[in-house]
Amino acid sequence: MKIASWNVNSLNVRLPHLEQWLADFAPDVVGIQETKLEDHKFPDTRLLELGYRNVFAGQKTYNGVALLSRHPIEDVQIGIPGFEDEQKRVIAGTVNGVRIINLYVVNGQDVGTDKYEYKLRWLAAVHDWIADELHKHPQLVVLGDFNIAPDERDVPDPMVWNENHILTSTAERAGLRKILELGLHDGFRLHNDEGGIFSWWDYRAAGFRRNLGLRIDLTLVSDALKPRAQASGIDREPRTWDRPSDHAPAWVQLAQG
DNA sequence: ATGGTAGTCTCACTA
Repeated sequence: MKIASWNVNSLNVRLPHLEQWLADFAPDVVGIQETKLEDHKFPDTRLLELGYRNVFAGQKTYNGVALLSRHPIEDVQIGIPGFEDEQKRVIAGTVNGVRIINLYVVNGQDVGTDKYEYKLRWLAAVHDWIADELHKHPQLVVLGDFNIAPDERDVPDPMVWNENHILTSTAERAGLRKILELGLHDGFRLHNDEGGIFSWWDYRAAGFRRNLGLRIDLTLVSDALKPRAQASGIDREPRTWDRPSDHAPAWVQLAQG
């Protein structure tokens, strides 16, 4: 089962790319972030025509998440239970017995801002919820745009992307580490050791051409699923297309359970 | 330290 995460940065603009990529890559499940679409504008019938069941939680202009699947999606959850949040950043469902949590983690703007404080509170809340989910569903994948680069291999220059910088700060990485310590593994790092493999490149300053990016889109697999994780990677191809998203899809493949 | 680009019921905000 191929499971992927892709921040499309407006599904309205990127639907042709998504359609092309679904045809090329044939994922079983995709977690989408930054749809930027209200629910009544979500292209649900078009995606069904392409063979993808879908569930979604959106809003105007910002945020918005969805799950697409070739197989039935059960027990759908929108948002973090008990955490009041107007921003649509979380959707979860169960596919073929695997619980899949799709996250659009808060960006945080800059260290020390209100948005940064919101990011840290949000990470603490999602941590506590994932702990509960892991007890109910040992076979768990947590994927999404984490807006955190796990370590120095995941940035072009650790002197710039340091412990005081947004997306790499000590508190953000500690928040991610606490989530991993619940019993999750960075799927990409199960099969790839090298640095300089990124999933996001800033539109500005020719980031993609110069490979000045970050690896912030992650697919985490639980202890119970780790033996089934047989391959993983980042598909740079859609980032080369005309008018691309600034993110590329990150994926992990599970052997039949 | 700044600025660069892209998306959105924009002339500002988020990323």
